[in-house]
Amino acid sequence: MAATGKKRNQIATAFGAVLRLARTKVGLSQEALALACDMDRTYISMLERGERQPTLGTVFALSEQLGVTAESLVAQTGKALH
Amino acid sequence: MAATGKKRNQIATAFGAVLRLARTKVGLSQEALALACDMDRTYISMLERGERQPTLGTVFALSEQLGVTAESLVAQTGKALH
DNA sequence: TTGATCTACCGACTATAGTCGGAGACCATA
DNA sequence: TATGGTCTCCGACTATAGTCGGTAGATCAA
Repeated sequence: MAATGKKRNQIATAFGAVLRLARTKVGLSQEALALACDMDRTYISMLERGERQPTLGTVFALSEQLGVTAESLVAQTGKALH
Repeated sequence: MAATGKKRNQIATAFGAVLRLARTKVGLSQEALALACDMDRTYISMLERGERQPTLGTVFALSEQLGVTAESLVAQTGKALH
């Protein structure tokens, strides 16, 4: 297995928290963000609850609509890890 | 569809170039990097050729073995985009 | 109450990330 | 000639990202 189970969940939940913070900060609902990113509303919910791990393209798409850079989302996620 | 085809390929090929540069800079073969990251050798090849898009966990795993931060890989990828 | 908004959760999907074994090409050094 | 190292490409898989339609709980306001 590539990214082993445990660490993977850590990353997913860390990113979920970062995403939720960034989204609420900019005042978008999950559904509004999903619409803006051309994603499904349930998927945003899954991401924020750490049940899915985004691909790189998803991170870029989200960051664009949230008015932040992709690397800032990743940096915040990385900080939350250790 | 979430990340639509065209932009997706751009991101994948941009990341591939960044990955290859970072890997050769640190003097690892694709196979050695794959082994260190617990991934498949063919998958590293696919990533570098832009045929696959990594998940966030994969970016973190790769960056760790390459001795760089995940956000630096993402930042370089983002720069190569526009 | 009723209605609107937001979110969590649910199957059951479809698309793609990621694995695995092998084949072939190129380039060194011997 | 080879033998080793590196990489590309190939099916054919398995695991998971991401979609879709619906239900339900909570909150707030009319």
